[in-house]
Amino acid sequence: MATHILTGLHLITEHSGLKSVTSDMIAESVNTNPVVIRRLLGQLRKAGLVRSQSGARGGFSIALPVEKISLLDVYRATEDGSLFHFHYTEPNQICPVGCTIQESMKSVCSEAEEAVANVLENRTIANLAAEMMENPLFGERARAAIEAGIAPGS
Amino acid sequence: MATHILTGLHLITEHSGLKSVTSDMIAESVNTNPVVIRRLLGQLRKAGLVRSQSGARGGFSIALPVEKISLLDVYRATEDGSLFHFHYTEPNQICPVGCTIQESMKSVCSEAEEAVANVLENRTIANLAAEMMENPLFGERARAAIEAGIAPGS
DNA sequence: GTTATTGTAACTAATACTGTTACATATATT
DNA sequence: AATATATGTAACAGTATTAGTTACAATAAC
Repeated sequence: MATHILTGLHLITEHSGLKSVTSDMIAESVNTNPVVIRRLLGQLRKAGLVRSQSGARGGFSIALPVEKISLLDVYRATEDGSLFHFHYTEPNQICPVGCTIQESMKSVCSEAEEAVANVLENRTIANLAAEMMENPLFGERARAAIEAGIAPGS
Repeated sequence: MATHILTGLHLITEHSGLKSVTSDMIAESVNTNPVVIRRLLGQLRKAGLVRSQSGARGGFSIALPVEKISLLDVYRATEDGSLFHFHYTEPNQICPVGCTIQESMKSVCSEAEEAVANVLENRTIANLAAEMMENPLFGERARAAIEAGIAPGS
C-alpha cells in the first residue's frame, strides 16, 4: 500500500500542477479510509520519505527524488523489521535443543532478511513508476486523469 | 518450532534407543501443549518429513535422512507460501495506479520469495544438528540426556 | 482388555490489524 | 479575525489469526 501511494504521489505531483495530495484523495484510490492513509504516511514521514502539511491546501508530497527511494526504504519504514518470528513461548532452556537452536535460527533468519533486503534495494519508486506507465492497462484516460490531478478513480 | 522439533527428533532417535518420540515429550521441550505439537507435526507428516504412529509406544519419527530435509522443506510445509501480503481491500481498479501496481509488486515479491528460498534451501536439519552439538552450551549433561532418551528438559 | 497414543473438533484467550468516529491543531484564503 | 480545509492522533468496534486447552474417538502395543 505504501508503494502504491508513493508511486501515485510521484505521478500526480510530477504530471499535474498539484504540489500535494490529500489523504482523502489517496484513500479513494487505495479504497480505504483517510485515517488509514494518514497513519501509514505518518510512518513514511518519520522515515523522511514524504512531507506533510496541515491546514487548507495541505496534504502529502514526496520528500526525496524517487530514484533515491528504494523498496527497501519503504519496507524499513513500514515493517517492524523481522520477517520471521519465533514462537510465543521460549523453548525450555534446560533442554539441550531448546537452548541452542535459537542461536542457529537467528543466523539463518538474518541471512534471509539480508537476501530480501538485496532484492528490495534494487527497485526504486522511479523504476515502478516507469514500469507502470509502460503497462498497456495504463492508457490514455489514466494519463489524462493524472495530468488533471483528479482524485484517481473518481 | 518445526525446526526445533525436527532437530530434536533426529538427535534423540539417533543417539538413544528410542524409535519414536511422543507429542507429550516434545511439548515439554518446546514448552507448549501436546496438541499444538500434533497439529504442527501433522503438517510435516503431510509433507512427508515425519512419520507418526498411533497407540501405545507410538509417537513421531523422522521420515527422511536429515541431510535431505532443508529448511525450505520445513518452510514450505508449515508456511502458507507468501512472505508478503497485499492489502485487505483491492485498490480501486479505475485508478491508473491501482490497476497496474499489483502486477509490478507481484514480480518483486516473487523475487524476494525466491531469494529467501535460496537461503533456506542451503541449510538442512543435519547442518543445524551439527552446529548445535558444537555449541558450548550443548554440554555433557545434554548429550547424556539425549542418549538416555529422557524427555528433554524434564 | 487395558493402556498409551495420535487425530481432530470445539472452545477460549490473546494479539494484531483495519476501518471508523471524533476532535484538537494547524494553515491558507477571504 | 473568521472560515474552510487538512493533518495528527486517540479511542473504539469488528475481523482474522493463532495458541492454548479440553475432550474424545480411533488405533495399536502389550
